[in-house]
Amino acid sequence: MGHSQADKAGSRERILKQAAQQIREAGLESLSVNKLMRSVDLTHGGFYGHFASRSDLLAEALESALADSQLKARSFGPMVRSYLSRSHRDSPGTGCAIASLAPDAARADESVREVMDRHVEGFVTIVANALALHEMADEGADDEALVAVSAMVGALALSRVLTDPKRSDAMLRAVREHLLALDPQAE
Amino acid sequence: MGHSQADKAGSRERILKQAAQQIREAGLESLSVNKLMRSVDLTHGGFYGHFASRSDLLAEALESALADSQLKARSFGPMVRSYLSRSHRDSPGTGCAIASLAPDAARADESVREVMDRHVEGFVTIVANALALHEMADEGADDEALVAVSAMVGALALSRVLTDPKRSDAMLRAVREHLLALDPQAE
DNA sequence: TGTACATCAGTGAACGCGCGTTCACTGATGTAC
DNA sequence: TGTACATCAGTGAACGCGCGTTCACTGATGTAC
Repeated sequence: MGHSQADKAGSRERILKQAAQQIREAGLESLSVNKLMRSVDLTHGGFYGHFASRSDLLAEALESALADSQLKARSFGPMVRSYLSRSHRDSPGTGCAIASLAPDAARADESVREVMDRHVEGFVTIVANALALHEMADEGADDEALVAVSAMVGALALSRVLTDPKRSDAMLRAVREHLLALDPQAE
Repeated sequence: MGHSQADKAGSRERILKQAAQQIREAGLESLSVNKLMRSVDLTHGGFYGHFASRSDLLAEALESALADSQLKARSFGPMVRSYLSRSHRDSPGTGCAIASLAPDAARADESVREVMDRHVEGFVTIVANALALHEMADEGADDEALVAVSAMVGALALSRVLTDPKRSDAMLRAVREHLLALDPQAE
């Protein structure tokens, strides 16, 4: 097996990406160092060559999850449509970590919470910019962004709870339409 | 100590209420049977005289948490104001279990998810009724209720993540004002 | 009302298990000559 | 280019711990006479 220094960076990356997916699918608490290492074909002992502790890994994995689920800067309409889509709802492991992990982060330790805090603010800024591109004063754009982000995160999380596919779809559709109506320039 | 049959019902109730609070504060995964029993001044072995398993307790505790955080049927304005208040944000242990546990429930087993599903629908119905009291057709009321519930749940969860008190307050205020504007009859 | 006895709520030791973490080790990598 | 050696990525046994669950038990409750 690989023991080169180049391999090491690769291993770290694979561990981190797997962790980023697993926490979004199963929650922060459910992540097990043993299972995680097994899932990237390594033994558990090697973990501590890459991370100082499980707790450190969690903060880094959350950062990674939030970074790669960050929506590309886009205009408001496409952003809302893609966020509140069935495909996003059905793939939490690669989707927005705010929607899957906000409550987990709120009750986690300081370092994890700081990461989530920063990315929530980042998301609000992106949405505010998309809205400010046309029409609004900055102040109004921030308030509207807070509303849009709340509704998007809430709707996605709740759509994953609803068992009846029709109701789950209705949740996404109702919020999508409501938010699109906020932005007069939405196509 | 009490060994009467009357005491038993009381013990069960105390265990359940404690569990309902603990899961809202620390998440479903974090609940430990040992710690829970210790927190109600009983020994861990006695747990199985009241519940078949930890998993069974979780479903019952979630039901209990959702039931006692159920907002009284009220008109829309006061409901929104109390839901999106600082005091609600600052006491998750006695607050809405949807906001603290929706993602946890989405990845939990069938029985837990069913409980959450049912109460989300219940919440939507209550809000739809509050909105339908004045003005709207039922269809429109349901869609507006889906929007209001998403935004309330999302805003409460996110306000608990934001570290800066001003930003956390701004989150609550922006969504509160947006939702109150939806209902022309709000005082 | 008082005694004898069955019930059963709650106790606490014991179980097997998986956890996070440590550490002496192996053997491929990659450098020095 | 070929050999000798240091490095260090990854291995896997071992640690102490808390978990969910079981079970033989204790002793207060409450019933029968």
